[in-house]
Amino acid sequence: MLDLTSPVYPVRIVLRRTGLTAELLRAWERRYGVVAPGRTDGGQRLYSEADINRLALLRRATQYGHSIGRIAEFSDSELEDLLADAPAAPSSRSGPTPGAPGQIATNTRRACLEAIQWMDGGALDAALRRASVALGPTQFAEQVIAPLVREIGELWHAGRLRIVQEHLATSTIRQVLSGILAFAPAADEAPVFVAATTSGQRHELGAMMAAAVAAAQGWRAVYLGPDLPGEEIGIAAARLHAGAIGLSLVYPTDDPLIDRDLADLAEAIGRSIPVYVGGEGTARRGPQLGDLGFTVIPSLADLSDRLARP
Amino acid sequence: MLDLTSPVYPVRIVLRRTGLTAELLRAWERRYGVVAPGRTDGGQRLYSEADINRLALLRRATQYGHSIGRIAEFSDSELEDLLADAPAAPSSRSGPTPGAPGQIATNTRRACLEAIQWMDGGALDAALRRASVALGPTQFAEQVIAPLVREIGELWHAGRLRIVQEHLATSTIRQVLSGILAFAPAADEAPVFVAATTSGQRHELGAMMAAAVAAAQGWRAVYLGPDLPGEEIGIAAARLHAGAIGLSLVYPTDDPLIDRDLADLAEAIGRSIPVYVGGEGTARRGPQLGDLGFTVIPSLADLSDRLARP
DNA sequence: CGCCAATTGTACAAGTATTGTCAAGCTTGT
DNA sequence: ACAAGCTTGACAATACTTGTACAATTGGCG
Repeated sequence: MLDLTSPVYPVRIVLRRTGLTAELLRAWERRYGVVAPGRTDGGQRLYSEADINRLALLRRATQYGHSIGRIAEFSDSELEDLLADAPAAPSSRSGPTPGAPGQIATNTRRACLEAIQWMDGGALDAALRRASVALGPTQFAEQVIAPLVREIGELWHAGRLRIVQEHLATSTIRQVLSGILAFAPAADEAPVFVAATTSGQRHELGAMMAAAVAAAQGWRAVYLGPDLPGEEIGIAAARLHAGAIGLSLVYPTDDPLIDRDLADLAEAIGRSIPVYVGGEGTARRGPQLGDLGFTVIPSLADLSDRLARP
Repeated sequence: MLDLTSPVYPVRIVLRRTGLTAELLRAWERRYGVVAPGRTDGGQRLYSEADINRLALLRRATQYGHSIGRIAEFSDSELEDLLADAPAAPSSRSGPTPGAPGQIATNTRRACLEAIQWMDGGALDAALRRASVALGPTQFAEQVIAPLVREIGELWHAGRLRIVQEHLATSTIRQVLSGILAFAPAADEAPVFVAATTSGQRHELGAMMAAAVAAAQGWRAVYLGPDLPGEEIGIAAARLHAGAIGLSLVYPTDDPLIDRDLADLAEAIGRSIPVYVGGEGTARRGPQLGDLGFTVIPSLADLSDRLARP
């Protein structure tokens, strides 16, 4: 039985699941000792599940704007607190991944924000579609959509965006994600990934991104929609013989409906189907979700990686 | 443990979240001591959640017209009081025509209802797309989507459809309509058609159909999204130099917000832009809408016809 | 009304701190 | 053998800091 602290993952897995580069990961270890991986006899690093989780948290925090030097020594729960107030995702100075993709993502986000200012839905749509083709669904979701959604939220909170602008942006992003889902091949024998949002959760972009990532990994992604009771999600998953379920928790984070729904869902499927939960709303719910047998997804790259495995 | 007063945020995050510039923030600190951030070992500023909150309040207050020198020493609650006075930041029944098209529409609807029963999002999507190509956007919206939405509503009220099924259907239909909008040519010189839904109106399919119909007539259709205040719609229409506005009223039909929003919109645009209103919610509002200078659209075909004229 | 002075947002320069990335040379795993 | 990994020691790009300056408003005040 492998527990969360057994060192079993080689670097390349860590890189895929966290989105870090090899150089940066080693620099972090060397300079700040963010994790202390085990070693093979030959001296190569071996990471544990807990290490990966911590690194993903750190990366999200740095991409949000925290400086690595400051937060390197924070405990996992402190990092979660840090991310609980602050949404998930990049908007940092040098792009997430080096070179071209990061550049494309950064430029796209800038172009998108400009289009939103001008309420130019067409330009926004075009910019997003271009980027989605250039980057592929997973990178597109993680490096463009997620950060963009966060930036929009911040501008909106700062009072620098009108209601229409926010709505137009949301609608257009939803359109583009729909397009990606519709465009996905979907072989008949492919396992089914069911994505949805629980009661009261009206932010659907997270669930749609999860569906897009699943589709990119060859799953038949079915996006059920937002604001669904847990039991209903369970029924649909059972009827569709789903191989996995993706949920997104964003806001409100303290709604008691959430607990109810999660419990209902757990009961309806009885641990027979893996459930992945992502979004800012997961920050303070780690233990509860673990008890239900659900898996918390710290980043879309992590989800992508988990869905890629047999 | 992280609380509201632990200094953890570097400046860049503060700037993003407050909308201040670095120079201005430092000037405020230097000149008025609005906040007293902590420092890293290297001397860089570190702000707390409470600091950010206070700065955001100050910035909003200054934008509202208060001078920073006067309010710099106000407590947070005094600032909130100050801002309390300030304004807050921010279908159809025309049956299918006989003949081939009607046949296609009927068959499509039957296939769709079956796919919905089986929660087969893929089949539903495929059937709708096929029909949309075969019939063209206008006929598709009028003969397939509109009646289908009505039938779904009826089944749902009769308790013969699960919540998931209804949601899946709605999401999928929305996807297909998005696809049509995205696919539309949209010449740059084409007049702009703005579609939206007023406050409290969460059924967006009507507005999306209107946008699709407009796109089919060569307009540049911009779908703003659901649940928007009338004033915001007016602002967007003005900014986009819209040639026409389409609204959809479905449910709830007696919400007083509707009257308010319609009046706001009318005032914002001052009869300079024709406004078309459709949906079941228009049934009891004919006179009111007429007074405002709005046009009631009894069917999508009617809208299509009106948009074709000029 | 007209003028002076205070207020306030912005800009630039020069130096420090932080941090992502690279290169060279060597080792490990398959 | 060859791709992937390791370590050490840089380097360069940003980000941030302090201090000073400047132009545009604003607010008295005669």
